[in-house]
Amino acid sequence: MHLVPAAYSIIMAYDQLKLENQLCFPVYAASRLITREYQPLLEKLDITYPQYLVLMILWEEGQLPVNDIARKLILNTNTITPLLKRMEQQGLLERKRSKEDERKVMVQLTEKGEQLQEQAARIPEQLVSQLSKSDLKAEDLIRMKEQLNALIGFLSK
Amino acid sequence: MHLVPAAYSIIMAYDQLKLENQLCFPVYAASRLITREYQPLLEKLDITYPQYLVLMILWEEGQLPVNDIARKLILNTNTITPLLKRMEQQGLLERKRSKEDERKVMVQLTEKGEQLQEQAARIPEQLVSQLSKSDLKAEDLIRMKEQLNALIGFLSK
DNA sequence: TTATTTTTTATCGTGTGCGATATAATTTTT
DNA sequence: AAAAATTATATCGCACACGATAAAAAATAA
Repeated sequence: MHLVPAAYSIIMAYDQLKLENQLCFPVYAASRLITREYQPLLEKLDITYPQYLVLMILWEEGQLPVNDIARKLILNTNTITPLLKRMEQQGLLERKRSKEDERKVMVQLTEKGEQLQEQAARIPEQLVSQLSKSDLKAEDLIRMKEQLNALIGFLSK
Repeated sequence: MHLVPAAYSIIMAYDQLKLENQLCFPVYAASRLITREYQPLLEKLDITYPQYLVLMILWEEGQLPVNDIARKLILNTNTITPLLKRMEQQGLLERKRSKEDERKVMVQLTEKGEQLQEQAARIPEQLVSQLSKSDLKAEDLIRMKEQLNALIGFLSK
């Protein structure tokens, strides 16, 4: 005898097709809303959110091939390539083929790209201070971050 | 006397510019990975993830104006309009101007759109069964959903 | 050494996502 | 009722995001 009869199971299946019952939609919506929250801050630096992510990596790591940047952001290279080209146009970075391995294109910040770090330094805390106005507690957000990272670890292999 | 001297505060500010210290990147990355996880299941129905979200709303609510769909998905109408047009091209739904208020465009599923619900009914549980292979516990995911919804509530006004 | 496979990047096409703007219909104000 | 403001949708342009594919270089196998 089943604990979950077939008919009940089908009802449950249809019930899960309601938007409110899904985990995935909140992640999707939150992602867009967070990007939107960053935008006025990033606009002052004339960059977008994905470009800001690239900059964060380069500020931390220095010179890096395209592939490594894509892997760190869990993005495909066909997303990164035009993004990096736009950033090169803006004079934020340079792309050069590696001498050691000619398949690799090394990406390196220009002086202008380096200097943006100073202006960007206050962005994270501005976002944190925004969030502190909500009911969400810091420890909840930290736990959420860890769980999301666990989820990412599971889904990205 | 400050508990957090200025110099220390600046160091903290730069430290937060590391990718690993951010909450926002995990949300952004998880969103894309979840969409990627849906894709092979949705491909069989020949729809994308945002289109699936529209269908879920219409399955639940029936006829609805464009604006209400956009609001439920927290998307702008200029994103929804071409999306709905593509779905109309595929014969999943119909768009008709309302007689009562000619500004409104009512969206309604076709027979084909309605029938997709049956095929889609098993999608959520397939994703849940995928996730159950991870270390993440169901109660953690439920708490995460609630916290994300709280975050969305805060950011979407 | 030659052939095969893998790695790395780039190109192309489709589908979002959104700011800025336009247009028509409705509601509110005067 | 006429003017002004608001609402609902659409159009346009730009920037991702990714699957499919191509091309060149490097690593590996035969």
